[in-house]
Amino acid sequence: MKISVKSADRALDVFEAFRLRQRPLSLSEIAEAIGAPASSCHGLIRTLESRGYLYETGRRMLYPTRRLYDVARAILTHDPVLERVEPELARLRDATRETVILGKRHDEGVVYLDVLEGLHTIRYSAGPGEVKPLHSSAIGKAMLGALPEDELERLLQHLDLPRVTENTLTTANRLAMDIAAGRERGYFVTHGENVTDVMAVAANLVLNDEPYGIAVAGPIQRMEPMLTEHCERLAMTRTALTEVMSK
Amino acid sequence: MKISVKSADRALDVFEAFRLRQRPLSLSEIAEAIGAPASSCHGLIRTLESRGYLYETGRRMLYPTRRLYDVARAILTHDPVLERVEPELARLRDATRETVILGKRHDEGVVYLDVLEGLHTIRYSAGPGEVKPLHSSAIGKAMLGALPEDELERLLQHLDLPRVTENTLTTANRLAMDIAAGRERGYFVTHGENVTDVMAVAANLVLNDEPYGIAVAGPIQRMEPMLTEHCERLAMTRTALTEVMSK
DNA sequence: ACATAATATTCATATATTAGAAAATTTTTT
DNA sequence: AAAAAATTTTCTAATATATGAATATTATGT
Repeated sequence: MKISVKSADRALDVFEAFRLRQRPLSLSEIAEAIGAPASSCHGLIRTLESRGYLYETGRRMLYPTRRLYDVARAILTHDPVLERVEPELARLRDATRETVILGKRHDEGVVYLDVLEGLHTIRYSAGPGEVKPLHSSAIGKAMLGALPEDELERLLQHLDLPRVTENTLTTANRLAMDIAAGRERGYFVTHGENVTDVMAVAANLVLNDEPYGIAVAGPIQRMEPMLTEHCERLAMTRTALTEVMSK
Repeated sequence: MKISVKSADRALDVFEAFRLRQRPLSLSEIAEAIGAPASSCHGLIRTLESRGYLYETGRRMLYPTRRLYDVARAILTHDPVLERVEPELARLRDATRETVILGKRHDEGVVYLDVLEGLHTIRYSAGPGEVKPLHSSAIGKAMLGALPEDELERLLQHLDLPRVTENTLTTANRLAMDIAAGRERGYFVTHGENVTDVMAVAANLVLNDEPYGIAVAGPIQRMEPMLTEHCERLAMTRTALTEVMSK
């Protein structure tokens, strides 16, 4: 299963390379960064350059222009979901002081659509666009829990359950029971199953007839004693969001 | 001369399509927007989706995630030139109330690196990444004026001088004289030569040993009476920038 | 200023992607 | 509820891109 258009992938790789290095790069540095031969990188970069996405900051040094930012910002401000949801998520983040995440199922994973990082120095940190496993992340479980029983069963039959940490639930049975328990109490938990020391609670909700998940995530030792409070807050946010989006 | 990697180009086209439409699009709508067959668009979109750059907002409706924005913002805030230059440009914009542009030569054109739009309702409007002709834009002339005499001559010999508007200078001779005049007085002007009714004044400057151009642009009728003032401001900005960047 | 090293560019060909046609799916209409 | 329309997905021949080797250019060290 190899769905990927190489050049498209690489174009994104180029920009991600600049995000990481945070400085102008030469052709060979870019080639190295995206793991492509210099000759291949050459054509790609000329394409980006001639479209005004890259410019030369110095002798053979390249850096992205503001263009990508402008495009991205215009797109962001018209996101049909985020613009209305984000203020509520910010409230949840401020109340819990932990990282708050909006996610959505995509195939056999969860895509983070928005991440509002917590207010502590030690916090769960992630970025939008990151993909997490269905079976070991809190939002993943929430998405599974939102499925009709038959669909869930069918999915669990063929879903890979790779061990991610010591705590990962790696059998369909244990996962099924965990999800059942989650449905019962209305929220889903990962207890160091995806990242050691990270605990997260998630709930599912429906926005524009589409299923989403929201989560509060942080270090276990800080999350555990606050579990009840955080879950209450999570429930409040869900209510508020359902309210907001129905208008 | 066809330097372009199609898929890379199209990946950018996809994001630009979303900027334009400002709403979720279906596969066929995207295909239509970027001018590609649906089948080709399919693979491309799956690539973007599986990398977390697109998500489904509803039944077969796609929209970019926040990821592109995050990448672009991180890149922007580390631009070696912009972060120091932009405050000065903002000052120039506020003083002239007209659109202020930072540009740089690339091949036989000028790339806009930053555009701070003027404060009037009627104003010169453009975006970063846009490419303008060397011979008919103010910054283009400024870049030409910064070249050593022999290089300029060589370039003028084979440079195309297409007519863009009624006022465009289309002979190497007239252009050469115009540039000579610009060098003399220290600033370069386009008088409706690239966009009818738009006048711009530009100066060149050196940042990190690289040539750049800055311009003030607006409607002729508003620019013309203010020419001297704007040029003075432009000169002040250049001095300030040279100052800022040398630190 | 010369030689050496590093980097960028071009080129021919092996390889991967594109695009059209057809099938499968979903949505709309009757 | 059935048929028609629209849309998405799959498939493969035709085509465009990626690659390594060779070349050209620029930078570095002596």
